[in-house]
Amino acid sequence: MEDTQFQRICKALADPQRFAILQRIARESEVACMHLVAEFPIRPATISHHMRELSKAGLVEIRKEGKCAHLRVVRGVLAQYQRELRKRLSKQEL
Amino acid sequence: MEDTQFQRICKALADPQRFAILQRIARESEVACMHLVAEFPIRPATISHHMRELSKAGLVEIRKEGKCAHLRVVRGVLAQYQRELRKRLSKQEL
DNA sequence: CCGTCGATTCGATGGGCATCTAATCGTCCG
DNA sequence: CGGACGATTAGATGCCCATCGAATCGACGG
Repeated sequence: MEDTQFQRICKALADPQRFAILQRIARESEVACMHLVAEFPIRPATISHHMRELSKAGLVEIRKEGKCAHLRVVRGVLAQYQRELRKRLSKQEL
Repeated sequence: MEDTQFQRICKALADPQRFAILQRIARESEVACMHLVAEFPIRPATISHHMRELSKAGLVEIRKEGKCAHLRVVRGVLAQYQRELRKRLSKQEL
């Protein structure tokens, strides 16, 4: 895995509020952005910011449908991250 | 896993320099602190700071031997973190 | 008991980032 | 077309934290 993507994922997971949002998205196969805005005590602008970070990290995909945006967790990237973490912190790494 | 510890781990992994140090420690069963100071372009004060964060997160243990400190990765906590990550980001989480 | 050395602590500083408001964009509906 | 609504962007602000230098601590060797 690319070093920059790995770091983006680490940072994306590091903010509690952003992680909570990710966790919320992960509970269903898809979540509408407006639901997040309704459920979290955070302004739309900030939600949008977090979505961009999660998207840049590859952790979520954004599907636009008319006015609405729908978020979806990319489970493959999540699995890749965990593999990379194990790899980098294993004893036999060169 | 405690929520605070989970967040501490996430944050501890998020800083690239600190992760590099953790990765370095993970390569051997134990690393002397002065080795880290020698190998990384970072002042002792900053290394000490990172060690405190990694320690608070439970990711490393510090063994003092005379003047020297020896760092060791706590692999169990690492495994716990990965399990927790999977659990929190799985679809069937309540 | 003093000097040295590894490590820690303290206080200051600078940069990054989460958050906000306001403005803008894009889409839908009348 | 024009208003409404969801989303994004831009710019400002305040906080957290990585980093540093200097001071201190603790252990060891003369």
